[in-house]
Amino acid sequence: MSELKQTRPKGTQDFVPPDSERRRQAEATFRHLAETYGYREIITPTFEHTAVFVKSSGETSDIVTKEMYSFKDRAERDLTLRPEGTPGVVRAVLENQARMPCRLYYVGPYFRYSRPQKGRYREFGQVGVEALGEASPLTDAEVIFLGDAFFRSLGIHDCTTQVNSIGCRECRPGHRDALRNYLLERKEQLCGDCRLRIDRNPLRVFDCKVEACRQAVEGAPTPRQHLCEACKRHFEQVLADLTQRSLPYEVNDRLVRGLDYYNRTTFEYISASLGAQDSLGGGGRYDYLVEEFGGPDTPAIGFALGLDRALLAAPPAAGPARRHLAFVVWLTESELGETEKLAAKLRADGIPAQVDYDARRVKAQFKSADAAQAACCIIIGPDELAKGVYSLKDLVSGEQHEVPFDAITAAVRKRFRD
RNA sequence: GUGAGUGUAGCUCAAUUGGUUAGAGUACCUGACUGUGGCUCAGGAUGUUGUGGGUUCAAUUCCCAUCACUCACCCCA
Repeated sequence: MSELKQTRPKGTQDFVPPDSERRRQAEATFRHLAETYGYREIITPTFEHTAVFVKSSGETSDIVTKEMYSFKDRAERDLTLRPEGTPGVVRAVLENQARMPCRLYYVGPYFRYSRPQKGRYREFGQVGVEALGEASPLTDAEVIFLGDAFFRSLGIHDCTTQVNSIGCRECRPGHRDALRNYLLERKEQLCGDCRLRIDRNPLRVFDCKVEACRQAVEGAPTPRQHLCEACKRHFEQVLADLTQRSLPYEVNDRLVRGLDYYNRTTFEYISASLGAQDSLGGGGRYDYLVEEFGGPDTPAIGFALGLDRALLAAPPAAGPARRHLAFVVWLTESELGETEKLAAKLRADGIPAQVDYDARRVKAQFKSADAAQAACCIIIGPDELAKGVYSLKDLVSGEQHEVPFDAITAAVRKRFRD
C-alpha cells in the first residue's frame, strides 16, 4: 500500500455510505422520539469558553483535567471543543432567556482527548435531552424511559438500565463525611487514585475497578443509606414510576457518575455487547447547575447517549436494499438530449434520477446502475424514440417492458413501492 | 498518559527452519454478449511487504527505532 499523504487525525472517523446513512437514520429516530415527548431541538456551538466546562463539570473531574481539547484563539481567548452537552445547553438557555420549564434535545459531535479504543473516539456523536424547570420524580422516570425507548427502537435488546440516587445539598455532606471517615480507616488498601479521591471526591471511589478498592468499599456507607426524607421519597417515586412503566431496572449503589453537577437521581444504560466501553449513555438530575451559572433556582434533569456505541450495539443493517433511484441509459449521442430531459422530469416529479454521461457503451451504463444500487433502468434508444416509449427494466427481477412517455413517472413509482 | 498485539494487492488473508520471478479468494478491467447489470466461462492488470536503519551471502520472515491501526488500563458517550 503506497503511503497516503493525508490521513484522518487519530480518534476521528469517516462515515461513507452506507454507514453514513445508517447514522443519519439513527439520528432521525432520536429526533422523532424526542419530539414525541415534547422536546425541541437546540443547536449550540461546538466550542465554548473553557470556563463553561470547568465550572460545571468540576475542576477535578477527569474530563476537565486531562481530556479537553482546549486552545487559545488569535485574540488569546481560552476556548474548548465541547466534551459534553449539558453545560453548553444551560449556558445557552440562560443567555437567550428561554422560558422555563423547557424541554430541549440535541444531536451532534463531541470531543475528548483520550486514547481511542473500541467504542471510544476523540470525536464522537452524542444525542441528549435536557428537561429544565421540572422537579417531579415522574419527569426522572419519563426521561429514563425515553433513553431506553431510543435503544429499543434501534433494535438493541441487551441493554440494562441502572439507577441510583446520590442525594442533595441536605444529605450529601453527611454521607460525604461518613464515607470519608470510612475510607480513611482503610486508606492502606486503596489504590493511589482512590487515596487522592478521599479528599477531592470520595464518591468516585465507588467507581474504581481495582479489586482491592472494590473490596474495601464493600461495606462502605452508600449514598442511598444517607438520603434525607425528601430525597428518599423522590427516589422511591422514580422507582415506582419505572415499575409502573414496566421498565426493568437495577439499583446500583456504586453508580455515581463522573461529573460534579449531578444530584439525586443518576442513571446509566449498559450493554453487554460492547467490550470495555460498555456504557451506552447516562445522565441524572442537576438541580443546582442553572443557579451556579447565575440563573434562577431551576431543577433539571437530562441524559446523553452515545451514537457510536448505540450503532455498535445495534444489529447490522438488513441486506442490500435497492435505492429509490432510476438510472437513465442512452444508446447513442443523439439520445443524450432526450436523456437529460427525462432525468429532469423525473427529478421534478420527486424521483431521484442519475445518468452516466461518461460510459459510451450500454453495458458500462448498466454496470454503473448496478453499482449505484439503482432500482431500475430507463433505456432511451432510437427504437424507443420512434415508438414514443421508454424501456423500463427492473434491476431486481430483470423484467423489462415498454412504457409510453407520459406514463413513466407512475411506472417508476410503482417499481419503488414493490 | 500507561501496556500489549498487528501492519503483505482496493478488501480479506497466505508465503515451510531467513533462500532468490511474494501467492490465493474477492473486487476491478477485457472478451464470449458491437441495445442490457447481477449468474457462468476464458483472459488481463495490481504490490517500494507501513517507513527508516541494522544483522546476514541472502530479510515479508530476525533485531532496533518510528508511524499507523487495534485491544486493554484509565475515563466515560
